[in-house]
Amino acid sequence: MTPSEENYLKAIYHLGKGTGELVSTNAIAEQMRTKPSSVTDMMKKLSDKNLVAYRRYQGVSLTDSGKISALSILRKHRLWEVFLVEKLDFAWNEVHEVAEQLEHIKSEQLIDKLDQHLGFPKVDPHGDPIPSKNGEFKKFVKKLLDEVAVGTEGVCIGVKDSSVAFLNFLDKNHIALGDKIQVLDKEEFDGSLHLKVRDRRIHISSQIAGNLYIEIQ
Amino acid sequence: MTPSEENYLKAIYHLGKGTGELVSTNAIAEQMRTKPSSVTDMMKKLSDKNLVAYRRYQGVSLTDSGKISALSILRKHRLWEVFLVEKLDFAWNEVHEVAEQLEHIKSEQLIDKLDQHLGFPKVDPHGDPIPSKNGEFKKFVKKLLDEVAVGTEGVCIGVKDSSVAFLNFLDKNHIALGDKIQVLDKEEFDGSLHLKVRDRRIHISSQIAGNLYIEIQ
DNA sequence: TTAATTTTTTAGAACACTCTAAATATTTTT
DNA sequence: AAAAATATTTAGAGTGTTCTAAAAAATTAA
Repeated sequence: MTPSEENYLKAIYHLGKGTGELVSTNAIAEQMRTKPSSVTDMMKKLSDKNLVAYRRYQGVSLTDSGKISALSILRKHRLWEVFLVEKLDFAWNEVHEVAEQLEHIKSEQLIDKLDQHLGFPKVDPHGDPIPSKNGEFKKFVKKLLDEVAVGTEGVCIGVKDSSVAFLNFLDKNHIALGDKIQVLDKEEFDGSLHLKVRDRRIHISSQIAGNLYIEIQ
Repeated sequence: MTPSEENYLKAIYHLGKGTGELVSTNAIAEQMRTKPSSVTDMMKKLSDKNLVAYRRYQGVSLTDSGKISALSILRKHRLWEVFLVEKLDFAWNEVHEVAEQLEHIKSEQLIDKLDQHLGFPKVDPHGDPIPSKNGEFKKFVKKLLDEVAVGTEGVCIGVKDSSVAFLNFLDKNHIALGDKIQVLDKEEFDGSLHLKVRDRRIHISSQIAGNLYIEIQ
């Protein structure tokens, strides 16, 4: 499979939200910053290889084997992201571009050994789940803090737009990946939140709340 | 620069032994398992980019900027090899193919951070030197044990053909990368060698001696 | 030094991927 | 339901890399 084919599968997986719903040619073209006609060409190719179900003018969805391939690429991408952040000290917002390249390296042994080296992580630095070798992963509920009701408990699993300034803020307030967080109260006039982070109580603005993901349950 | 262009530069560097001597079209084709006509095409392209000096029917050599590029690729290849062996527990003989892919990843930051993560190694697992960021590296004398005179001292820096059986042998005899080795005596009738490895004396066959590299001085 | 052999290049085609422009199908509006 | 707008596909072309077959240059042998 070529890197280009892999990128198309990934795009279809994301646009179909992993549920296998039909994805339009234009949507794929936009996501991949390419032209609709190029998408059509590639869909024919992927259809010949039985990786997508394609009917002209109707859109495409991943076949079972297409979904397995997409999840395998996602697994590689996210494992490399963990590596870059945990072992090479990249910041959360710097890893995507490099991981886009690394995910196309072809070696099953490499990924298995990388997985082991990283201690079989379950989520990447953005809090997204890492599929297992056989394409399974926990479908947990991932929400931004400003989307949940008062009283909700969860674990900090990632950020949305990770600027350096924001990461510094988290550092200064001792909020880290894996911390248990509960929403204690919400100020109506500005949407700011009172949280319990592990044992401490802190107060964060709505902008901050709109950038922090927690996993519920 | 495309992966293909990078591979050609690497091949020319190796065939020219790093000294800039002229390399023939056929030699490149053989090394790269491609056809001479493909090589000619690529030489024109690389020549246009000022990476090689090319005169029809005469062969090619790397220009200064071609040499810088080649050394940069070599640096990446060898750093990745160190990573695979030291961090992911690959065997010496398993790393080449994967490193061939990894060396084409484009990110200066990645290589800098990898270098740091590995502790700025000077040689790869095969004992070959790793060029610095600016393309400099130690030109030490690297010889097989069966090529040196009795009395020669050196440091174990690698193996030639690294089979699992051979690596096991080294393990069992406590011979490792970086060990100081001296050739004490040579048996004429079978070419076997008496060595001092660190403090111990051991006796190895000529087959073993023909597979172990030491760095002299 | 001419002839034979080898090496290298050119010409032309194939494959993968992408694009533009034009044609066709679908959806929305009236 | 016809017209207009939008979405999608087809046709044809361009780029990068590779190949085969034939031509040209260089080298070796007679």
